[in-house]
Amino acid sequence: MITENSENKKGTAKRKTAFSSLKAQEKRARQDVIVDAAQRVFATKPFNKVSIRDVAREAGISHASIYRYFPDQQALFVEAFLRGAKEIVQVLDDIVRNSEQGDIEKVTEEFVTYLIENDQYFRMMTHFMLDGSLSAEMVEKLNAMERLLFDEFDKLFRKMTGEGEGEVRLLSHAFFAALNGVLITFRNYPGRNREEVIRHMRRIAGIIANKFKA
Amino acid sequence: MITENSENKKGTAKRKTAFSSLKAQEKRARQDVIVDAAQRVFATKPFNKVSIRDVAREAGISHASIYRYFPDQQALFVEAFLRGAKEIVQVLDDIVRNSEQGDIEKVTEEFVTYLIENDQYFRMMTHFMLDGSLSAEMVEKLNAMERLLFDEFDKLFRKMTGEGEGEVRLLSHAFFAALNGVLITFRNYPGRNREEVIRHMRRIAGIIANKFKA
DNA sequence: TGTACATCAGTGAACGCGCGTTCACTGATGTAC
DNA sequence: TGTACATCAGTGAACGCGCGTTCACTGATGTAC
Repeated sequence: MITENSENKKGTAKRKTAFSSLKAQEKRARQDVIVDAAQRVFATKPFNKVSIRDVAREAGISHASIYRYFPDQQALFVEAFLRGAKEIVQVLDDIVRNSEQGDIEKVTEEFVTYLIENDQYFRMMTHFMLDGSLSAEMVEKLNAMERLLFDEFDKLFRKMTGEGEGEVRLLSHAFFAALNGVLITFRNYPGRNREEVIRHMRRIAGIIANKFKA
Repeated sequence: MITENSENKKGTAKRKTAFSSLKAQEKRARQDVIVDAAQRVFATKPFNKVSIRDVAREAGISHASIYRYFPDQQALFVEAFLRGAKEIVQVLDDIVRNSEQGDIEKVTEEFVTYLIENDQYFRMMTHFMLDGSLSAEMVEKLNAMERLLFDEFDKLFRKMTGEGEGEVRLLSHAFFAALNGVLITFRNYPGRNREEVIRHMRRIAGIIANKFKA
């Protein structure tokens, strides 16, 4: 609904502004629909095999329509990645904040479970980590997200040890990298069904968490 | 050179056999040249962006010629991967065999250094680990190689602890996965040159190795 | 020895495909008067 | 109120590209006689 401004002198112009702002809002809402569709597609196939046509099909629109909302493919994919990244950081932040002091094994289990169950975010992250042909801008965005993740692990390790910051940072690097490795290494574990793979990943991650307790 | 068999009765036929065997040898040698070229290309760009035409250009032949030696692209790529995998396992075996008893930090440093300096092998491995659309046959080949790598880490941990096999195997899983994660996570570390990235990876891997000493 | 033939590595051109992106058009909605 | 016009989301068709793969041909080498 259009809410009119009572102080309005140039009524038409003001209404126009409210109107355009509503239209801009609708546009953003439609962008969201497209990014949502993209996330769903990313959950089903490797990042580099997802096409504009795939996303359009999932969103139920023509592939040409995507270009009404995003200038090119990279802009859409970066948007999807950033949204996923924000969610990962937010989830980890909640987990760490709610954790018992120093219960790294609990934090690890919850974080690993989240990344397994929200596979598309992890796929995106590893895709960007491995892609050597990223623009400097993308590398910086990726790194900014990593720094936020490291910050969360810093919080956890400080809760645990109270050690100096430098040492904690390196621990965060090592621990996050190790968890990453578990999720990548056992992803295609053959001869095991999904539940068994998940159980194995959790178990191995738990072993690593235990090592980092000392 | 053709070495004639003195017991030869049907001289022509025998010579023919020697001749075909030489030709088969040449064919294999040419296959090797192509796989070598492929390895070099894999060292320069992500696995999934390498084309038959890239390999042909690197080998100095027409892209159509590849098909005289390999039935299709997958056969060539799998061949390249298996060769790289064998080399990784062999190198790790040498390192573990020559290591002081239980010097996990030394083993880690040498192994990580090798994987950084022979980047293409690591790229191939992670590509196959992340690719969800592998044939069952390829998944099994990948897993067979992983098992050989785990075997090497088993040897190392047994040297260190003398513990029972089950426990050692899980340690191998955890440790290998963690090293993998380090190599992936810091690959595109921004604002740092190659030497700094390598130093950082070695340092983080060292921290993890240290955690696994206890 | 020379000559006709077989083999086969190597190739440039072409095929069919899926991709990212652009274009010209339609049709719905709102505006001006 | 009706009518001419503007805006713009949405679209199917098309473009140009690189890809894996195939095809028809060439030319070098060896064989048969």
